Amino acid sequence: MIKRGEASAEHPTNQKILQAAGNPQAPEKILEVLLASAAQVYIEKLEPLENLDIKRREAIGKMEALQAERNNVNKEIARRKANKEPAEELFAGMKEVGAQIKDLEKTVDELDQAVNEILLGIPNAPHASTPLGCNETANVEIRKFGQPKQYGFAVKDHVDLGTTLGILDLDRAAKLTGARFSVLTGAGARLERALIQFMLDTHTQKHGYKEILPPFIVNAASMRGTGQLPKFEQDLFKLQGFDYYLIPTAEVPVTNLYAGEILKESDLTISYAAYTPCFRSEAGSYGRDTRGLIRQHQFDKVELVKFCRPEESYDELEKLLDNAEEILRLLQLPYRVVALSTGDLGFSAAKTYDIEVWLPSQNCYREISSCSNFEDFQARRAAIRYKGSEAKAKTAFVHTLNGSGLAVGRTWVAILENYQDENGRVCIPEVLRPYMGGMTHLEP
RNA sequence: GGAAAGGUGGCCGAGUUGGCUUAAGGCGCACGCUUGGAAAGCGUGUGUAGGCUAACACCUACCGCGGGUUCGAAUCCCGCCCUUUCCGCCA
Repeated sequence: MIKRGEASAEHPTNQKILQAAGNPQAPEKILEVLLASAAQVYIEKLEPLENLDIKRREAIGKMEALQAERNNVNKEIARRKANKEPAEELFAGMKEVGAQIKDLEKTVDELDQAVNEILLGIPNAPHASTPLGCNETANVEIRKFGQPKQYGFAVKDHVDLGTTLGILDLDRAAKLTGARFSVLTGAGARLERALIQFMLDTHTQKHGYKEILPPFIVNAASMRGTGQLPKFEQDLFKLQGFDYYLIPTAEVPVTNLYAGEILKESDLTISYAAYTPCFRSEAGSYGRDTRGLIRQHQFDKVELVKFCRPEESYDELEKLLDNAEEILRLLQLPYRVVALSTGDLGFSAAKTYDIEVWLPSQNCYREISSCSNFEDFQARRAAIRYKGSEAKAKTAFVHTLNGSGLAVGRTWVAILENYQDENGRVCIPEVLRPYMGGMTHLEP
């Protein structure tokens, strides 16, 4: 555990960490930031946690001693009553004992809550293979697929292409609802549907996932289980008058499928592929990606979710990542894979790879999938465990993983932009044509 | 939305005049015996969480969830949730 005095790059232990990490970019600076935040976590969360836990154990010890006493007296009362002997003298002090137990129960309950509140606010610990860094600039590119095409003309973005083709209507979407919503029409709507079906078919038939269609609305307990609550309530749409939320990703209902359950070890690894719409308030992203379909309040996504044994989770992460990449390879869209650094990692993840697809109009790669291993972080919150069939088998937490396979809206964007020609026509990727009734091009 | 019935351990299923049930019995499962091998049979074991332990042991809590009555609640009272059936409404 990191103590206050150790939060500096000069500390010998930290020097070792630096060497091991092998990060060439101003290691002292990075370490300073990392250690400062680690020390802050320690002072604000872990130290109080320790004290609360000591108090909690004390209270539990006292409470259980009194409960044991009460049980013994009650047994004696029962025995005397059965033998028709008087027992009233034993009632005397027991009312007081009962009251004390009730008080201690309340104390324990309060301490439990205080401990939980702290625990729920502590992010997951990054895996050793996650690159060290303060932010996204420390992310590491793992590999690239395909070559961005050279276009001999001025490329259009998907908004221009879609509007001209008559398959995208953002103005009317704004009328219907507001900013960051869209209407797809004709071949545009069909392309969205084709992509969903193509992705689900590939993952279920080729990659062995089981298809699942969950609710698009979940309760607060489910949101806590996967880590969206309590910290990220402002990112969610909540239903007025209910303790219900619109899901921001299928990860929430699908991972919580087994909340509070103990799975058979022989059933692992369990792999699901789910299509759902996703709803995000995008609070705090005002002004970012305001044009087009890149950042919407509602978008379609096919999500991959796995439950597995702890020792297999990093192998499963690589497989899941490859399964997601396969969609882009089949669509022949150029992409790269990036390992997120500790500074860019989400709250719940121990390791995350982003897949970024090439967007000609922006002349850069943009995130189209995020594949993460949460280790037992979500499993602990949602109480998802497994157990072998042997008599003395121990129950343990599963590891959970998920990744987009893929974000459908952004895939739609990538196809329009990467497959456009000089005349504003869009060639439909070979693998999608069966889903598009044999159509080969989108044209005005 | 209205009415009725019900929610007990992996499953089935006892237990409702409160106290030898901190959960009978059965099925399933695991291990062992038996067998050439299997089945049957017999025996043993078989929940979760927490506390205390070096460990075994032991202790505490949990009979949908929460609260109440009581010396004591699976059992009585109140509220909520869920399931099933019927009615209404509805895609």
